[in-house]
Amino acid sequence: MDQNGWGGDTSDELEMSDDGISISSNSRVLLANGEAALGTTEVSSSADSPNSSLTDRFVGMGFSEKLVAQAIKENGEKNSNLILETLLQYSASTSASSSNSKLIGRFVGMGFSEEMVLKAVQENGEGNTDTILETLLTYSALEELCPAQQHADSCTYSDHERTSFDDFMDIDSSSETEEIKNPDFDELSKLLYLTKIGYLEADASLAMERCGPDSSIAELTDFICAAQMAKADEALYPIEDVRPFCNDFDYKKRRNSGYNVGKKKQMKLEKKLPNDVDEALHLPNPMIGFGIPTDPYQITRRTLPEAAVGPPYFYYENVALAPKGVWRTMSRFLYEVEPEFVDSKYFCAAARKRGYIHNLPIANRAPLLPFPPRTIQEAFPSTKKWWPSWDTRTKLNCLQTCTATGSVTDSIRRALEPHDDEPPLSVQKYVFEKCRRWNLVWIGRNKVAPLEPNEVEMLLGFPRDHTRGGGANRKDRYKSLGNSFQVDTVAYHLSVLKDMFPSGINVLSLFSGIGGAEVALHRLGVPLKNVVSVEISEVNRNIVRSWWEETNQRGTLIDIPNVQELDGDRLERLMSRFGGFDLVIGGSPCNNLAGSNRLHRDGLEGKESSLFFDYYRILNLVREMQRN
DNA sequence: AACACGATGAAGGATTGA
DNA sequence: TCAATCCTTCATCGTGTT
Repeated sequence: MDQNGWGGDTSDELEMSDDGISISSNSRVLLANGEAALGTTEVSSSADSPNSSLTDRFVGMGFSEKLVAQAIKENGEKNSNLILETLLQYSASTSASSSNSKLIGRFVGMGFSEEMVLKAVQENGEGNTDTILETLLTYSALEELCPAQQHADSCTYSDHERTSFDDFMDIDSSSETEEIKNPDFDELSKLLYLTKIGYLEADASLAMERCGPDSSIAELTDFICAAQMAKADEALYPIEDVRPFCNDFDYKKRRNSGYNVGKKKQMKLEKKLPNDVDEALHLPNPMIGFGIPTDPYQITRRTLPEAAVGPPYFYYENVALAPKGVWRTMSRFLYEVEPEFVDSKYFCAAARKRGYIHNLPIANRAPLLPFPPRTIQEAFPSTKKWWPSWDTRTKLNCLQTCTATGSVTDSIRRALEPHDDEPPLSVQKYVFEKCRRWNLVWIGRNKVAPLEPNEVEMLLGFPRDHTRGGGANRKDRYKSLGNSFQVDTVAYHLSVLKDMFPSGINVLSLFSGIGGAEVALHRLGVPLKNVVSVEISEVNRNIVRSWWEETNQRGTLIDIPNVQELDGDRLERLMSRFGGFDLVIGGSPCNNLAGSNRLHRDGLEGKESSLFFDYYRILNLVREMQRN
C-alpha cells in the first residue's frame, strides 16, 4: 500500500481481533491529536518542498509526501500536470513488479469504481497510468460517482464498500466482512478504517463531520471521493484550462492583462502548455440562459449527458459570478450538465445573476402571470417624482443580505443639499455610485433610502409580508431574502413540471431558505403532495411553515434542520413513505463564492459553500435508491 | 443595529503593433 | 485592418467588531 503512495502506515494503530476491530491506546492518542499530528507532518514536509499547498493537493490525491516532493523537485512548481504525470510514472514503476491489483486499488481508492478502472486499464494498458487517469476523469469519473442507468447494477455504494473492503482484507485476511458492516462500528473505528484504506485522516474526519455520526462507511467514502474529485479537478483543469460550455455563445478569446496581477498570476499566465487550449468558462451575454419569456430567442432542445437523465429531476442554483473554476467543478459533479446562467433582471426590476444546473425539459416553458414590474419606476411609481434625471438606473442591482445604513443615505443628503438645482458632476458621480452600490431609491428631495423588506419580497416574487413576523426581525428578513430565489425566474424553469405532475409532486427541497421553490411551484399551480424541506435556520423554517398553513396546503411538509442529518437511512424511510421524490431542488450557500465576501471568498472548499457536496451527496443517494 | 472593511473577475473601450 | 494588449468601469445571495 505504501509503495503505491497511500500515506503513512497506520497498521500499528489498528489491530484486528476476533471481535472485529480493537484500537490500541496509541492510536487513541494519535486520533485525539489528529489535527496537531497532521500539522506537524505538514510543517516538516513544507520544509522540504517550497510549496506546501501544492504538496497537499497531491498528497490529498493519495500520493506519498516523499514522492510528491521528488516530483515537484523534478518538474518545478509551475506545472501541476507534469507533476501529476511524474507521480503516476513513479507509482507505475513501483507497482509494476506486483500484479496490477495495486494499480487498480489505487484508482479505486481515488474514488473510481473497480469496474471503471478495469475498463480503463484494459483500454490504456497497465503502464499508461496517466492516460488511465485521464480516461477515468474525463469520461467515467462522474458516472462512477453517480451511476448511470447502465451501471446501476454494479456501481453502487455497496460496490464502494466492497472494493474498499478488498483493500482492507489485504491488511488482515482474518477479519470478517460482517464485523466491519456492524452498525455499531463506532466513530473511532470508522476513522481508523478510513485511514487504513488510504484516506487522509483530515479527509476522513471532515467526512464524518459532514455526514454525521450515523453515516455508513459507504456514505463516508462517497463523500471523500467527492472531495478528492474536486481536488483532482483542480490539478487537471487549471484555471485557464477550462473547457467552454456550449451556451457560451458570446465566447471571446481573452487573456488577462498583466498590469495589476501579482506574481502568482503571472506565473500562471506563463504556464502555457503546447497545444494549450486557452479556453475559459464565460458567462453568456445577454445572460438569458435557454431563453426568457419576453425575448424571441429561445433554445428549446438540448442533449443532456446520459448520466443526468432522471428521475428525479434536479435543480441546483448558485451565484453566477463565482470564483473561476467553481462552476466547472459543480457541473462535473452534477453529471456534466451545463449550467444555465440567467439574470433575473429579465424577470423583475432587480438583477440577480445566477447559474442553474438542472435536468428539466426546456421546451414549452411558461412564465408566471401577471408579469412583475420590470423597471424600478414601474415597481416604485412613487419614487418617480424624486428621481433625478442624472440617475439613469432602470434596474436595481442584486438584492443582497446587507443594506445601507443611515450614514450612507445621510452623506448623500448632505452632498446634495447645498445645490438648489443640478449638483456638480462630481457630486452626481458620488451619489450615483452610492445609489448603485446600496440599491437606494429616491423617496424625497435629496432623500434616498434602502428598500423595505416588503419591497424586496415583491421584487423577488414572494407574497407581501412573507418573511414578516414569526420571530424574524428586520435584519433577518433582509438576510433571508438576500439569500433567496427570484421566484419568477425559477418558476419559469419549473413550469414544465405542471403538465407532468397534475396530481401533485413530491419535493426534496435542500437549503430551502424562505421556500422559494415551494412558492414557485405553488404559484405555478403544481400541487405539493409531500415536501421535505431542509433548512438550518429556525426563523426560515417558521416562515415556510406559516406560509404552508396560510396557503392551505393539503400535502405534508416535513422539516429537517440540517442537511448533514439526512443520511441514507433517513432518506430511505422518507422515500418508502412517499414513494420517492420527483424533484430535488436547492441552492447551497454562496458565502464563500460571492464577490461581496472580502474575507472568506474561499470557493467550493469554503466552510459554507462546501455544502454543495451535500447537495450532490443527497441527490446521488436519491437517484440510486430510486433506481433500485 | 451600525459601521468599516477590498478582492475578483467580467466587460468593453482605447491603444499598440504586425 | 485586425488582433492582442492595456486600462477603466462595474457588480457582487458578506464578515467581523463594536
